[in-house]
Amino acid sequence: MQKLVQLKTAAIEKSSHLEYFNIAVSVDCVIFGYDDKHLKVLLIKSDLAEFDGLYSLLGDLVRPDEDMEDAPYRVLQERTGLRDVYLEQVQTFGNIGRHPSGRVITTAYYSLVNTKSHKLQLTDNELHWHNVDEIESLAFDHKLILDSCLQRLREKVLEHPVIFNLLPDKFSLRELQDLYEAILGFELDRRNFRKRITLKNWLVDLNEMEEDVPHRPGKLYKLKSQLRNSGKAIRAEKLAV
Amino acid sequence: MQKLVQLKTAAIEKSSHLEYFNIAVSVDCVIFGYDDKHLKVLLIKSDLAEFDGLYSLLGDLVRPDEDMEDAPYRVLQERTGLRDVYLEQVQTFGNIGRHPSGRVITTAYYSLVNTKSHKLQLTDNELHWHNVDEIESLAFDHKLILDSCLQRLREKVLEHPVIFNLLPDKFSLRELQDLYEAILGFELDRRNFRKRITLKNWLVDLNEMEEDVPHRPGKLYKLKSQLRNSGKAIRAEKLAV
DNA sequence: TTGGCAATGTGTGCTAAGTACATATTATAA
DNA sequence: TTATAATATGTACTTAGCACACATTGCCAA
Repeated sequence: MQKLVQLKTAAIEKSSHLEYFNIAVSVDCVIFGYDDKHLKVLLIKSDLAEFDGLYSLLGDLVRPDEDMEDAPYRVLQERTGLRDVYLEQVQTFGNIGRHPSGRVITTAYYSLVNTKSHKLQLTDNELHWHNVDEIESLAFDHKLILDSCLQRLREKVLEHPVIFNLLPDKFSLRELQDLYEAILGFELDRRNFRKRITLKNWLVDLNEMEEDVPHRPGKLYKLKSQLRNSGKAIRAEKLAV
Repeated sequence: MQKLVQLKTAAIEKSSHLEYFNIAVSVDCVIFGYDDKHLKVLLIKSDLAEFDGLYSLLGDLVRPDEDMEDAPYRVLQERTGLRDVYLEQVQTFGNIGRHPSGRVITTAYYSLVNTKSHKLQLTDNELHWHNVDEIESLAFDHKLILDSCLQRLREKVLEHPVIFNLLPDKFSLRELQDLYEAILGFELDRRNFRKRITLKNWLVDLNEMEEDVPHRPGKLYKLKSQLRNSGKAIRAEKLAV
């Protein structure tokens, strides 16, 4: 970055950014949800002719007056109405030809949201939840981005209590295990799963039982309050209207 | 990224990138080396008045005609002459005020190089190796970038055979342990260390002994050849002159 | 009302890895 | 020749992971 001083000065002197500011910067959000025992991702129909019929992730250009980390929060708020979300930066993609309209580098974030949240207002009817395990191709390099975010989520979820952002406040161990299986893509032994979760000491027994289930109800748990919001939208207040 | 089409078109129509292409894109390299039982990082003296006397990482703007992943390889080759290096993308930093001369987002990579390599030609005499554990502040947000890369390296090194990029081809277990300790920042038990390394099955016993050491010589090992270059500069050939 | 079913809930033993720790061996140097 | 400082190796304990079996509870249909 030593060269930037001269470069920037030169650019300004010419009153043109053409030479040194010709790469656009965007963020793309892999918004994960969970429903019906499937890991979901929120996608929008691409409006580019090149990608006719394909879906793409939600993203936007980073604004000149916002920190890059704020951009994905803004995208989420604009598209879903959600403010209090878990977000994690994963990787930046910057191949020359990755966007057909020009040079765009993009930073990928994944987000975990509760699809049942009453706040969730999908502002665009081209916006839909898709089963992650059924997605074969996406517009741009978004399949690659999705895969890298899913891989990161799989690594994260084993050691950190982030998965609870996908669940309602109260849940049974069976629901939690179903969610782990949906994310990891394989089945877990129920007894060993319960032992591992107990060992992590993440949960509080609510002394309540499931209701309206067609079988023996299970106990309900919640995440320990001091573990909530771990890594979560500290920046939410920045978006206050 | 749906909006980009319109935005880009508008920008082009106005024959000006001022509005939408006003963020510069750079890469910064945390180049790690190892010498004298210390983890080192290659720094250059900042030439900005704001950061008088401070050092900074090596970086450069991403060129319009190069993939972003190629930029850190180019920086390394230009500055050190090295081509065959281990590089890993870590994180992208994009706060508004992070660069005093203007809006620049930067993607951080760390690199592992053998400081003893005969190829290493430091092209600039303001370029020096610094002990990582003695660095208290750097120009820009580079201390933050250094810390995040060091943390990533510490996580990586426990499970993946990347550390050998910092060592000569032949090394003793003591040298390897010293290096682990320099990276991790704490001491390891020699017997347990040897057991863990043996268990990983990364090494080949060369049936050679250390020479010119002022004590009983240890056996020499090398990394198994099929583990060499793991994650390493596949792109090296792209830089061929 | 009763018995089968399907799910919840718990325990045990094996294996592998991690950790704390002790002693023998070898080359150097005084 | 002997002291020293490093290499080299082994053992017991603890912990986590994994395979696996049985008892309990509530629903529902006969």
